[in-house]
Amino acid sequence: MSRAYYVTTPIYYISGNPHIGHAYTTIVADVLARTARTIGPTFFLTGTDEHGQKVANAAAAAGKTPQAWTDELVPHWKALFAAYHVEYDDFIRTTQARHVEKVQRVFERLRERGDIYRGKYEGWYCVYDETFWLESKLVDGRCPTCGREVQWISEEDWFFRLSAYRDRLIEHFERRPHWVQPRSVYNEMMAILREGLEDLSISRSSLHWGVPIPNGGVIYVWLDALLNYITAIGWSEDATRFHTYWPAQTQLIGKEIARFHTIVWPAILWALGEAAPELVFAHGWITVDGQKMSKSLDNAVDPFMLAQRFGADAIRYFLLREAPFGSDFSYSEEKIAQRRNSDLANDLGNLLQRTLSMLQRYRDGIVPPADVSRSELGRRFAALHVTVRERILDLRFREALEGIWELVTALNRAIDDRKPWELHKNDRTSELNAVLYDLCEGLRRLAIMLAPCMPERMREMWQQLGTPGRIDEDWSVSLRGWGGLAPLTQTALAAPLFPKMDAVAPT
RNA sequence: GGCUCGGUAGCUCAGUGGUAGAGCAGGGGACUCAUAAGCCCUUGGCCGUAGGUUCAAGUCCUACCCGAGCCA
Repeated sequence: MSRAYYVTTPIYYISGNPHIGHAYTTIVADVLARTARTIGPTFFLTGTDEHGQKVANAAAAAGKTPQAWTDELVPHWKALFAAYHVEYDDFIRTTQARHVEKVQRVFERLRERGDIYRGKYEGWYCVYDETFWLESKLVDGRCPTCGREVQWISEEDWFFRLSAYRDRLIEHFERRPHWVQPRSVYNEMMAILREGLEDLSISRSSLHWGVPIPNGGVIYVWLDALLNYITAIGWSEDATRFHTYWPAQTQLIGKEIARFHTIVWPAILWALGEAAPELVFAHGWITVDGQKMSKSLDNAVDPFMLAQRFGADAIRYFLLREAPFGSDFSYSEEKIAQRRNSDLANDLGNLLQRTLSMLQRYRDGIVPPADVSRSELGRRFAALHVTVRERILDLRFREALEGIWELVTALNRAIDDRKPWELHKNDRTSELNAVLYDLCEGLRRLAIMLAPCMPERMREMWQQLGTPGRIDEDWSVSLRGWGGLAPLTQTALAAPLFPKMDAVAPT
């Protein structure tokens, strides 16, 4: 079996409700996966991170066992992804047996190889961030990142010889300057490597909610969590399957977890004799009107409400079109409404509407035959999908959509230039057929190319166009040459794809 | 304290040492198939500030200001 495209999101730490940032990462992964599936075998993994003291504490506060607590929360996350039309291939939970037993196996392998050793850990620990801190890092005796109280921990733990991998990591970074993106994150990780690495405590002897270690204690939640990327695809169990997918093509993360994913993670993989992922991409944060979302500010937006109000596909489009991938992005409902109206309602939705309306009026809604070899639009746009696909898989979503919009604009312009209403009035049949065909073929291609981004709305568009076959089949078949749309296809004009919305007042 | 990234049109952002760009918003026009949509034309810039290198700097160098972040 040939190598497949493997894309992952972080597994989401179950504490509290999901917000739009979680949806963002997962939507991006979904777009990559849907695009990759038009080429070949693809695997898209997401899931939840369910161990750790924070979860144990939250469960205790609710008077429940941790397992019962997480069992209740997981459906919220699945519902969020469903609401945004995300189609993952697998959803892993770190409490599942398939994960737990392999994490234990990892621990055994590391011990056999001498990559871990027993040592004493003394220091401060932030339960909220599940992170160890040096005394010097604390701010007024509190966690420097979340400002919460830290606990003094003194216990016998297992340590991973992370420091032993420093030279190899530096070499890896130098040889593959694009493996961590964006550049700013790469630079910061390099700075950490140059300063030197300390060994990493990978167990917690005083905690019970986690993957158990034979002689007591549990695996540190971060090691446990990272391993999901390989436990889900059959590491140590099905070598053929595992090597079909690993190393992953693209691992999406938020920038706050870059150190674990680009320094600790490759070292662990090497210790296991496996390869580092091809690309780790750290995207920025979604902020609300420039402010980071947080509970204390009470500005966390309910992502379910957003999907309901603007449409999940419009939110997907908005995020991909407007957010610079890799930088923070300040979003507002005003911007969403504006983008939805101008691009989706005015440009695209109206294009479908006016085309099908003329086709209905002049040709009973039936796609006429035409000589596609003479199509100006065909010459210009028949190979657009090649560029689009390249840009998407290169995570340049904005550029991909801008490229697609050149076709949208060209089709709208073609109507104004060629004036079908005049052609009809003057009985210029072949010219009228030619322009109507061009428009329908152009729309068909738009539906296909935009389907990874807006799967639900494009399926609706596909139906209105009356095209048989699958919208998501191999692009090299469905988009080969201008003229894939069969003449005599019966179209069905229906309600507007993206009804125009009232403007949202600036906040 | 050290380091990284960013600062370009009202907004969101491209920009490879060689004439400052796109989309949206704003202004004007012609049209009627359409969701008052689309199409054409157009206003709008101390490229954060000050120096430097260069025939030539948004781009390279130095310092500083502002914003975000990483590390100690």
